[in-house]
Amino acid sequence: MKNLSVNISISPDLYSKNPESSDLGKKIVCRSIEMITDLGFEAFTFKKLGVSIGSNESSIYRYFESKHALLVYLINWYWSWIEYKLVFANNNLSSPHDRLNNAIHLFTEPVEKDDEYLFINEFLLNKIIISESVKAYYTKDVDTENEKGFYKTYKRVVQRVSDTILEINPGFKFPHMLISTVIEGAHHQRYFSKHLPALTDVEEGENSIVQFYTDLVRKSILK
Amino acid sequence: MKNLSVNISISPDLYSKNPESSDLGKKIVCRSIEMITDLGFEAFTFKKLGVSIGSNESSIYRYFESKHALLVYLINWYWSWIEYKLVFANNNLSSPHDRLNNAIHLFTEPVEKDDEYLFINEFLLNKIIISESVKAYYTKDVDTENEKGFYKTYKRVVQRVSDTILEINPGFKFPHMLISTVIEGAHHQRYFSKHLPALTDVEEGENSIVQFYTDLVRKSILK
DNA sequence: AATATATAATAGTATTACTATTAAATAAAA
DNA sequence: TTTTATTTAATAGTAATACTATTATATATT
Repeated sequence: MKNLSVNISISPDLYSKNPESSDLGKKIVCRSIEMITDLGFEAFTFKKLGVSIGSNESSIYRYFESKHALLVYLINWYWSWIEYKLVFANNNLSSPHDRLNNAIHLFTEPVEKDDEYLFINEFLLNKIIISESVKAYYTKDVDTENEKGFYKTYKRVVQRVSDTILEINPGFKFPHMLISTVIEGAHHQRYFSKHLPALTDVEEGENSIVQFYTDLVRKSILK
Repeated sequence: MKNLSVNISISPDLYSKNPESSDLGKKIVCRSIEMITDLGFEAFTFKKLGVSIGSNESSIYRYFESKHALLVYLINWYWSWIEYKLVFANNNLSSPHDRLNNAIHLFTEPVEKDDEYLFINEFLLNKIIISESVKAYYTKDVDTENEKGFYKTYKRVVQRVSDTILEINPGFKFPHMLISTVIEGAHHQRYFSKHLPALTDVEEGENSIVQFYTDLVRKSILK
């Protein structure tokens, strides 16, 4: 399962120059993932990234117009990857219960280290999604950016799973709300378990987050 | 119900000089709430605040060591206020179901404009909680700040309601997780309904957020 | 070989968050 | 009242940040 990057295609609206089109571009994406996990998004700068990859700050601006744009790119890459895994896992599954279950697991389970893609470390990327992704859409520019399609991959994933919920219970009134609650909630709980344990009930190594949200969804959509 | 500020007391760890101790301090808090709602937390600066209240940037640093510290102060004020309302509403209510229901309403209902406190606009403060509060604890310094008690008011409110859940179902394993999911979730859904409607099912003016989370909690804690 | 184009580096700018130092106002003590 | 102490505020900075205009270099095309 190596170099399947052909499956992940990112809309040209999300970069100035396609980072997959050059070695430098790939280095930018690859190293930025490592640096954002290490430093946090606030302390991460294009200057530091440039030094680290032996390139210049301004060269990075050829690929992304701002560090915010780079974060948005990473988030869309992540959701494309999740969508791919979701479609793959649910291929030929007729039972909507099974398909929903796969989705919940994908949203709530920790991401394992692997080398599916050459220049993207999904394990670290998942950490970024957990700790930094809210910063991408809690901005004053959210409306214009939403119009430009900055959040469409995430929205598409939510839509897919909402459809599955409606297959199970066509009368359920809040499928999108339930799914976005689960996704955002699972990220929060992972973060809380590490940094603000008083806000959660997770013990190290347990899979209570998966258990909690699986249960929550099952009970919520009961007719 | 005017000037009950005697009920809201903020830990001295959360400011350098108590803003309630002087006119300038009150102006700082009052105006910062207005400016953060208008500009967003990123574009808000002490410089701009200074100009707006006819004072100097450096004078504001006497009260708060950074704009981050000011945000943390506001968040703690908000949760003290919520806690006060919670205790007040649940006074002499013996039924844990009723008490839980009051809490869920307090967490999910929109905050109305009123003049309960002289220099704090709770309506705007609630907007800040919805749009900016995640920025306070998604920081690299979260662990040291947590030790300093920066998030204790929020944690105390979650603890209170978790206790109520355990009164209803002592075997329920995830009370903190459920409550923090509801609180964070409700904030997300309010924000989504305005800016990213594809992630929710809320129609303008409806109270579906209250309905959704009330239902969610009820079904979740069933024995 | 000449021209065009893609790519990267230099050297900047305005702004930001924050601070060290000085000045002025106020209160307390002699 | 005068002196001393203390609280409060303003001046004038700093280092760092996010970003850009311009120039240089490499590569490809004619």
